[in-house]
Amino acid sequence: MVRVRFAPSPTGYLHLGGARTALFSWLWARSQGGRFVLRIEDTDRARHDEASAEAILESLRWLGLDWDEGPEVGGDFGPYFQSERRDIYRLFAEKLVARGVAYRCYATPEELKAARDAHTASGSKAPFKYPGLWRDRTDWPDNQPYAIRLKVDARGQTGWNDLVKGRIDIPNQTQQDFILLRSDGLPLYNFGCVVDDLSMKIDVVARGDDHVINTPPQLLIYEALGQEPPRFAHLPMILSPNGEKLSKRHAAVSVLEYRDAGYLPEAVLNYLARLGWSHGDQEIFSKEELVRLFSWESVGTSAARYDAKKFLHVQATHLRQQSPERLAELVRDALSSDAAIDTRWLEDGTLDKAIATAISRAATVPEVVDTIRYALLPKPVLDASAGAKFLTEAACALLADFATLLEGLPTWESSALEAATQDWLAARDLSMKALAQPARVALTGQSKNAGLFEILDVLGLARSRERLRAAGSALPSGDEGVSS
RNA sequence: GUCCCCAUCGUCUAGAGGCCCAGGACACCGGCUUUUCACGCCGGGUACGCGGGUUCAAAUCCCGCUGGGGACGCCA
Repeated sequence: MVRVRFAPSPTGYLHLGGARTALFSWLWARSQGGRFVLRIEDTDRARHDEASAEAILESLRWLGLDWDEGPEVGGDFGPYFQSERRDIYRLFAEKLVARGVAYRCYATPEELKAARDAHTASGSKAPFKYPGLWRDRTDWPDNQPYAIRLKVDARGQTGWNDLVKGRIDIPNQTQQDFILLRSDGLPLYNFGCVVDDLSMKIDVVARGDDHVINTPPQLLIYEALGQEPPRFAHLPMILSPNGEKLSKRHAAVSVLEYRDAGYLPEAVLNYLARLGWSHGDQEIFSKEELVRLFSWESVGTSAARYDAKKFLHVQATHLRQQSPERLAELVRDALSSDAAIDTRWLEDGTLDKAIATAISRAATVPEVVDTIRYALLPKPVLDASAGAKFLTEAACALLADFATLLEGLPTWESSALEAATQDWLAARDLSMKALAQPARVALTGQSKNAGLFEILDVLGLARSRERLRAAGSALPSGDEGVSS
């Protein structure tokens, strides 16, 4: 059974790049009927905190990337926090020392810094490498802290067949006797990673491109341990719109920000999947399709740039594909903290009708709320400039007459209502335009919204009449808080 | 500086030697629809970085160059 892991370090929120790595890993596990393992890499205590770990779990939960083993759910290969696995790392490291492929290094960070500085001062162009101070020594001092380093043979090269990039070989000359275990007993990234992947029986490791350089040292560790390495999949980076490393300056990078902005998790998944992965000309995918169609072969090799407009388009498309029930649920949730609305309109069908009219002009849930809110308030919030432009004295008089027409109609059925209105307009030699805009503003407070007859249908006769007549008397208003 | 990765429209990409004087999507520009704004529909422009090979044939294979990105920690 395939075992794939996602191993974030809790240094902050889960960003887009991490989310995509998690997604691809999850997709592979699910498509293979395998296990998706979540491990928290929190060995660098200085930079880590609980809140970050929780934010990452929350992000994954929201995205629907459920894990079979890891924090909260446990599993047979725990613990799933590196900070709780110190004994395991120590054990592996000492085993390597005993076997003679790794050694204790008593050099202090200060000594090493001095050596590094000297190297820099010498003007040498070669990168600094640990000079092998303790490589062959066994005169270990008592009670001194020591790090454990791997003995690396500088000859030859180390390589692997990457699942997305193909064959990669890196000369061992570029390696050095790197540290496995720090003097404080905590493992360095490469070592902790290998020990955990090994003891958690992971067989596919997917991670960002920036880890390509970590792979040779890890391979060397597997070799020293006498173990088979897993397969690696290095995903190209997600860059900012101008090609730099994606950061907060360029976009919302935390997935939770998209949740809060009213994006749908499936839309985030879809957009992320299409950044670097493709399936012919198809752009829109459900989560199930992604699982069915995903493969490493169709993951691209070059970096992709983040494009907010395309993301929004994908989001809008997914929003429009939601069932009326789900949509209503999402809108209700968004409305739950809105004290101004009259909850009676939530239950009598008004909400559902209103949502149906809003869906073509909204890309996110908050945008749906913006366009239908008029129908849930006792009276509309008037947009000042729309009011000034359309609610002229003449227009208000017309609206009052229109209200009278509506009151006299035998039916509230939209097509009949429209026919009657057309006749009424024709008799006065007026265009639809002359009525629609003032009416829209009177009814919704906004100059941009659904079609007039849709709005009338949403509001019903009583509320429509009231608003049309109020336009003449109470306006221009502003006491509700004028939005522009 | 050293090592590694990458290279098709503005952006995401399709393309695994002839189907490609390069297809789709977003964006952009026109138009239609029209009661505003959208949605929708129709149409348009724009790309294989450069130079060498290999081949009857190259966006596709090879080499070089250029350009971009990444990594060079007792960080992850």
